Amino acid sequence: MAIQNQSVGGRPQPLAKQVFDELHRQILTFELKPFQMLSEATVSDMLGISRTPVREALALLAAESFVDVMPQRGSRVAPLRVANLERSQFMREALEVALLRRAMAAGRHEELAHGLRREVLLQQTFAAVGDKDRFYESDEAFHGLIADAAGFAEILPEILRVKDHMDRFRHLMVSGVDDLGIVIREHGDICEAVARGDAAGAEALLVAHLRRILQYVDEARARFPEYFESDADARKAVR
Amino acid sequence: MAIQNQSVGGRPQPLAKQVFDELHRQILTFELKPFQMLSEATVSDMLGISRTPVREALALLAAESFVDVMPQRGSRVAPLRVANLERSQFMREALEVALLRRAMAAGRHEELAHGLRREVLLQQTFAAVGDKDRFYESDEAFHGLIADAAGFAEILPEILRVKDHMDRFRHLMVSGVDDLGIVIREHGDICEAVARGDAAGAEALLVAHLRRILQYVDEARARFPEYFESDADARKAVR
DNA sequence: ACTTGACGACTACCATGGTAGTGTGCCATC
DNA sequence: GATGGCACACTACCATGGTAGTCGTCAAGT
Repeated sequence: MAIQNQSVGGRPQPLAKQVFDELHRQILTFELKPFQMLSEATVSDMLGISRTPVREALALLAAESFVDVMPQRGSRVAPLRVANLERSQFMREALEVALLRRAMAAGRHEELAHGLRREVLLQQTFAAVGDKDRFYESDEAFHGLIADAAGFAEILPEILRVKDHMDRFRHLMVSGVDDLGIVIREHGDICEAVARGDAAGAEALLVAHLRRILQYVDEARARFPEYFESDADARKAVR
Repeated sequence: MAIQNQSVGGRPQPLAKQVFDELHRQILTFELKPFQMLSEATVSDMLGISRTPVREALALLAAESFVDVMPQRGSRVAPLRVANLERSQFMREALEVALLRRAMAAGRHEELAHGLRREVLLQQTFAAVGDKDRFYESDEAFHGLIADAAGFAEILPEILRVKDHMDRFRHLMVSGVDDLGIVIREHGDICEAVARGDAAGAEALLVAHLRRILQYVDEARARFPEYFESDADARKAVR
């Protein structure tokens, strides 16, 4: 896993942060599967480091509900919880809609539309060559442009944090949720509404765009029931 | 400080959580002042425990921007940052407005208005007898009722978390921000708008209510400049 | 057959020692 | 008197040992 001696900007990253980032990534991509045990000892053995930074990373992951820490019983990758997804979706929608309104009220919609269109063009290219990673980067940039236009770029990290639970869910459904053609069309429609200064229309399109993921919940539960929390699990997880 | 052997529901609380809660409380109430050093060693000595749970608590506080951890240099109570306050305010407003819209769209505004009125009556009583703690409890309940009516009670903890930075700021200005008469009147106005089904009006009143705190930023900076971050501090805090 | 309870193998939790990195003040040098 | 370098104090960071709590197993007892 190569956890040792990673550095950023010449300065070595603390191990705890490296472990957090790596576990976070693996949980979101299902390299670590829901319910998989993550005891301090096993993780620290895997990574070849001591238990202390692992423990710290697990505590931080637990604070974001990606890990369940069960005192004296063990820690595990948190199962998917529909409630988490709905909360994440609601918060993201509320925040992004508020940003869009503010951006439109600021009255620079041509400028915003210009930037958005540029990003959509990039997305078409990335989709054409099948570069999903860059596509998602551009997707985040698309939404980030709205935050910029609203004059609230500082909020972007918070939105990304909120978005994590949705991203994790998205990784389950490699097709469907990720139909790049649909995403591009939705982005394009939002662009047009923004360009013609149609605040209400843009907002409605954005909401529809963000809510689309919820349509896949039932299918995901049917295809991967073992990844979702059951009532029995909920009982066992209480402290 | 009495950190040992606290328990909840018969089960002893982990020390790390006790430390987190206690430091969190003291930071929000300014018992711990901005820029005050909080090295692992000094805190653990104060509390009579070892450094490990203290370290864990500091890491969690740092994740919420209440503590600045400066590698190899020390940790300190984070100064007040206007950017934090504005972000907190923006997020809270976006979330609560979205909840109110949803609640009003659900079409049970009489029921909601009834609950809100009841809470306002309690607030008048608590204000009359000067019980600020219960007043703030009721204030949180007031906003919680809106979340309930929107069918999204699960979001309440997130809102409270977001609210923390505003609460900390509020503790600076014991009068003014906390003019209970004004708060009660604003709550009452919101009630009335909700009662007559005036969604737009209620929303505008709610926004005004939530934004009022921003009016005190300049005054706070003038009265307590030593609590706010200066440019020099920002430079020193980078990692 | 079913319950009970002791034992052992785990666990998270906490204490403590050691290490490398950073800032500060003293002191020699200019 | 100003300045550069060096030792020291202090820090966050990590490793490791010990402890109490929880679960599963299996034998003894009913």
